Amino acid sequence: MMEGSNAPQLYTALRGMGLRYTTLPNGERQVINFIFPGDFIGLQAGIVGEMHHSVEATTAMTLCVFDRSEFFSFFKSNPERGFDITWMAAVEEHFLGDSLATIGQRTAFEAVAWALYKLFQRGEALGLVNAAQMPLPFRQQDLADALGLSLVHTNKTLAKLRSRQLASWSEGRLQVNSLRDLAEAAQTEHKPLETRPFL
Amino acid sequence: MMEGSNAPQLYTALRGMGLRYTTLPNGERQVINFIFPGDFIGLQAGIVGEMHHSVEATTAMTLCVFDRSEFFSFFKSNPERGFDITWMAAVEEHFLGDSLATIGQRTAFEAVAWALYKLFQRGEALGLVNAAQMPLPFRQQDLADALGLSLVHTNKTLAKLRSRQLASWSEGRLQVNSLRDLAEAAQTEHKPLETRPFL
DNA sequence: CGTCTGATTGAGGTGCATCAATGCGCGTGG
DNA sequence: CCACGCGCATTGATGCACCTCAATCAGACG
Repeated sequence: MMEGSNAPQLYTALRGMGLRYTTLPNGERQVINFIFPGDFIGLQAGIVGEMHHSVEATTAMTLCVFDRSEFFSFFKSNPERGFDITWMAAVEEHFLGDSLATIGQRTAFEAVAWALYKLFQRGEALGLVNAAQMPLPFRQQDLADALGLSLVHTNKTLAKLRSRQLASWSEGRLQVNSLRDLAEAAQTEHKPLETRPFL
Repeated sequence: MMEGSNAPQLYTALRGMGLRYTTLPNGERQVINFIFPGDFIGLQAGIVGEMHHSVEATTAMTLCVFDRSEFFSFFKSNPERGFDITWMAAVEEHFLGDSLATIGQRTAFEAVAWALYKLFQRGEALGLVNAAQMPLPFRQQDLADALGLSLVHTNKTLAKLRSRQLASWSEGRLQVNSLRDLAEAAQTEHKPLETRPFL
C-alpha cells in the first residue's frame, strides 16, 4: 500500500514496523523515530503540506489510509477525534524532546541503552513481548542513524550491553531481562509508558 | 505571570523570549527549543498531564493564559481552533525532527550555523529584524545546551562564524548579512519559514 | 572596590569517527 | 550442488572533533 502513494496521505500503521527519517544535503541520514503498530503517520506532511521527512517500511505493513483532503472537515465533524490527534501529536512531540536529550547529552552507552529501553517498553505495551523477548527487525545502521552514532561504535556498544547482561539484540530479536537495570544504565527513570489514543 | 503557576497551564507567549528544556538525572540540561512571541506553550504538559519539561523565561514575558480544565470542551466547541492547535503541534514536531538531525548529524560548525539561521529566520517573520540585526537575549550556554555542545566549543565556533562574516552574535544581538550564505554553511536549504497559526 | 555572571582563550585528554578487513548467512545463476 | 555476490554484523587500528580543566577579562551591581 505504501508504494502507490506519492501524494502525501495520512495513515495509521496497523501491522508491521518501519521508520521515519530525514536526509541532509550531504547525504547523512537521521532516523527520527521507529514506527510501531498503532502509530499515526504523516501528520506533519498532511498539515504542513510538503513531505520533508521520509517514511520507510522495514517489514511488510498494513495501513489504514485516510484521505488528506477530507482531513479538515473530519476535524470539524469529529472534534473528539480531533482531540485525540492533538493528543498523539503532543505525545510524539514529548518523545522527540526526550530523543533530543539523549542524542545531545547522553554518552553512546547510555543512548543505546535508552533506545532499547524505549523500544522494549513500547513492545510490552503492544503485547509483542514473550519470554522477555520481542521482535525488532531493524538493522544496527538504523539505530546508529537514530542516535547520531557511527555503525561501528553502535555495534561495539551493543556488544557491551550484551556482555553486561542488560540487553541482547541479535537476529531481529531483542531480549531484556530487567527493564529496571536497563533504565538505570540509560540514565533515565523507570516509569510506565504514556498512554496514547488509537485512531 | 509565570511564577505563580505550579499547576500546568496553557499559554501563548505574547511578548518576550524564553526556553524549554529537560534535565537528565545526572544534571545535564537539554534545551529543546527557544520560545518566541506567538509560541504556544505547555501542550504536552497540558495533555499528557505531567510536566516533564521545564519552561523558563529569559526576558520578561507577557502571556495569554488558558485554563487547562476547559481545554477539552474548548476543543469541541471550537473545532477550527482545535485544528489550529494540531497544526501548531505538527509544525513543532516537524521542527524537532530537524533539530534531531542537526544534533545527530551535523558538525559543531554546521549546527551552530543552523541554529542561528533558524533563529534569525524566525526573527524576520516576527518583524524583529532591523538593519540585519535582531535581539537574541540568550546566553552562549543556552545555545550550547540546545546543540549538545560544550560551552567552550560553542564559543569558539561562534568566533569562527564571526570571522567568516557569516553571523555575529554578541551583547544580545544577532547580526546576519546573508541568510543564504549562512544556510549554506549550515548544510541546509534556504527556504521560507512554514506558516504557523496563532492562537 | 569586592563579587558575580558571562565571554574568551589556551592546553591537554578522550570518546567516538573513520578506515579497513574478515566472517557469515542467504539468494542467485551456472 | 557449488561458486559467487551481496547485505549485514563484527573486530582492530588510527585519527580527530570535541570535551574538560583552568585561567583571564569585561561589565553590572551593591
